[in-house]
Amino acid sequence: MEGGSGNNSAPPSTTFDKSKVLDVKPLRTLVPVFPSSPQTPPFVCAPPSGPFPTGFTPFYPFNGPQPNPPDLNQQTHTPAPLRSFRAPCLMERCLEMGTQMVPLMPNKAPCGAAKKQDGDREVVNSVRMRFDALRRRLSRLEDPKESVSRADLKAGKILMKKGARTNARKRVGVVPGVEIGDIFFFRIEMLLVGLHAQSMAGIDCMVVRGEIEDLLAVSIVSSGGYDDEAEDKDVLIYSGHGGNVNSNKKDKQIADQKLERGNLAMERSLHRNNEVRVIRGMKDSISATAKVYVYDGLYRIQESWVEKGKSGCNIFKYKLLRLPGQPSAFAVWKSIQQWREGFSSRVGLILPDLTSGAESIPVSLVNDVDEEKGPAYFTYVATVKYIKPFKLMEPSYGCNCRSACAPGDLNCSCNRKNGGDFPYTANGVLVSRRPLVHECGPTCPCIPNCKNRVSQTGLKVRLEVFKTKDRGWGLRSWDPIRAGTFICEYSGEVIEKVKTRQDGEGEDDDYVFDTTRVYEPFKWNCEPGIVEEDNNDATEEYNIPSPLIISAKNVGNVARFMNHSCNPNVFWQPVAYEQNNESYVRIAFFALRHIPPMTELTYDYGTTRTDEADGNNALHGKKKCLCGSPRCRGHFG
DNA sequence: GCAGCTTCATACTA
DNA sequence: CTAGTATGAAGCTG
Repeated sequence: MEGGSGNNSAPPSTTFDKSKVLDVKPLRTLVPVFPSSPQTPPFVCAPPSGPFPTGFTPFYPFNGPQPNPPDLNQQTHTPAPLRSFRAPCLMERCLEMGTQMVPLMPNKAPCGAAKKQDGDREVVNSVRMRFDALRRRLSRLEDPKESVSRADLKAGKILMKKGARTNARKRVGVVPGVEIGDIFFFRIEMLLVGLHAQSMAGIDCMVVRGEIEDLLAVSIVSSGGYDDEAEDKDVLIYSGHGGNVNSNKKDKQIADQKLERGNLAMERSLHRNNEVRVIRGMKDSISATAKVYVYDGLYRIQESWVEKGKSGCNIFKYKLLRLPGQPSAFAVWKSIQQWREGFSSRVGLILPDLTSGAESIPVSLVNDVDEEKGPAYFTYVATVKYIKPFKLMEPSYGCNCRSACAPGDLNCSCNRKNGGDFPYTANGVLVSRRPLVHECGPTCPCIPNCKNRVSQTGLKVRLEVFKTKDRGWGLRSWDPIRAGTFICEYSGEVIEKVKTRQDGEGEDDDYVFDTTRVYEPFKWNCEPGIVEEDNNDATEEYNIPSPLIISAKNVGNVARFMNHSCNPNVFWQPVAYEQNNESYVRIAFFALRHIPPMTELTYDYGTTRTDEADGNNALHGKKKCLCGSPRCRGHFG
C-alpha cells in the first residue's frame, strides 16, 4: 500500500513541497515550531476508522503533542514562539476590541472591566432564550404573505444590532457559560454566545498580535458538507475549506484548496498546539433538512496532510483528538444511536416500554445506579381522566374548518379563541406562553394532523424513566429537544382536594399537579415591541376557569416521574379543547430551553398555599429541594 | 470605510 | 426523499 496508513510513524522522507501545489500566500511569520520536549512519549491514539484513501500525502513532517500548551487567553507565562508582549490585563483588553488595536487609557478600568462582556451560564442561557423566543415569534405561522423566511437570521440580526450577545471577544478554549454538551439548532445561536463566530464558515480563527503576528483556529463546525470522518467519538478528521467543494454554484470550478484563512489558521494551530473547540453537526429528525449542533468540547490538532479529493483536487485534512477528562457529549449521541439500532444493549434496562403500548412510542425504564427494579405500581394512561362530569366552562363549540386550520384565518373559531394568534409554529413548537392555549378538539372537523393539535397527538420525543442518584425516579429524553417542544401532558385523575396526612387517610399523595399552588413567574416570550405588530404575549400568567388538581398516584403517565427543580428546563401550560361541546382543560409540558439528550427533565412544582393562619408560613414547601441550582429556594411542594 | 466575496446555511420546490 | 436552488448575514479582504 502506498502513501501511509493509520499508524503514527514518521511520514515518508520525500519532503512535500507545498509551494508547488498550493498557492501559499506570503505570511510574515510562517515559522515552523518544533515540539520542545523530546522525552514526550509517542502519541498513542485510536486509529481513524479506516485507512487513508490513496493519494494520502503527509503534509508536515512533525506531529505530536507539546507538553505545556500555552494559555493563549491568559498570558501568564511565555511560550516559546509567542513573546509575552503585554501585561495580561492589557492583552485581554486588546483582544476585547477584536482584531483592532485600540490605544488604552492607562490607570483606568481595572481588569474586571474586560470581563464585563464575558458571559456566564445565566447570561448565555438568557441570550439563547431571547434568540429563540424572537425566532419563534418571527416564524409563527401567519398569513403566508407575511411569513418570514429565515427567521433565524432575522432574529440574529436584530439581537446583534441590539448588542444582545455575549463573549463577543474571540478566545481560545473554554467559552464562559457554554457547557460541553450544549446543543444549538442554528449557526447564529453559536455566534451570539461566542462559541463559533461565523455565520456560515466552518473554521473560526483569531489573529494574535504581538511582535510577530499569528493566526489561530479557535473553533470548527463539522457538519457533513465536506468529506469528514466523524465516526469515532474522540477523533475527527476535518477537511479544510475552499476549493468550492461544497459550492452550490454550478458554474464554479472545483479547485485545489489554498493554505489561507481558516486552513492556514488550522495549520498554525497544529504547531502552536492550542485547543480548538469542536462542534459536531448532525441531522435533526424534526425535518429532512434540519440540523442540530452539539458542542463537544476541546480538541487538539494532531496532524495535517493533503489528499486528493474525489474531484482530483487537493484537500487539506486535519486530524483532531479530543482532550481527555471532559464530560462526554457526542459520545452520548453515539450511544443513543446504538441503543436505537439495537446494536448494543442498554446497561440497566428493566423494561423496553413501561407504557405497555399505551403510547405510540416506547418509554424505557432504566436503572444503572442501584438494585431497585422499578417504581411502585400504577396504571399507565396516556391522557387525563375526568372522573365525574366536571364542567369547566360554558358550552362551547369547535371550528368548522374542512382541512387544516390555517393560521390567520379568522373564520376559524379556534383561531379566534386564540386571539387570532396561532399558538404553534409550522414545526409544532409553542410560540409563546399564554393564559390558555385553545387547540382544535375531537369535535372539530379539521384533519387529525391540523397544526393546532399538538398536545393531543401523543409523545413525540423518545423518553426514558431512570433512577436518579438521590431523587428517586426521573425522566429524560434520548432525543434533543428544542425550546417550545411539547413533551407530554400531566395525566391522572382529576380530584377536588389534595389528600394530606392531616386528613387521617394514610400518606401524602406525592403525585399531584395542582394549579392552586404558587408558581414563580418567569419570562419566556419574546419581549413586546421587538416585532412590529400587536401581540398579547406580554401576559404569561396562566388563566383557567377553575382550579385543576390532578392525582397521578394510581393512574398516570410519564409526567408523574418528572422531578422538581428551582431552575427547570420544562414548564407547564394549560391547554383547552372541545369534547362533547364542553371545553376541558389539560396541563401540557413544553421545553423551556433546548435540552440535550439524557438531561433530566424538570419543572417547577410551585409551593402549596396553606390555609393556616400562620402568616409567616403561608408559603413554604414541605420537601427539601435537591435540585442543586444556584438559585435553589431550598424547599418545594 | 465600504463593496465584494466567500462561507461545512436554511427553507423551499420539484 | 433527494437534489436543486433562492436567499441570506457576517466577517474578512483589498
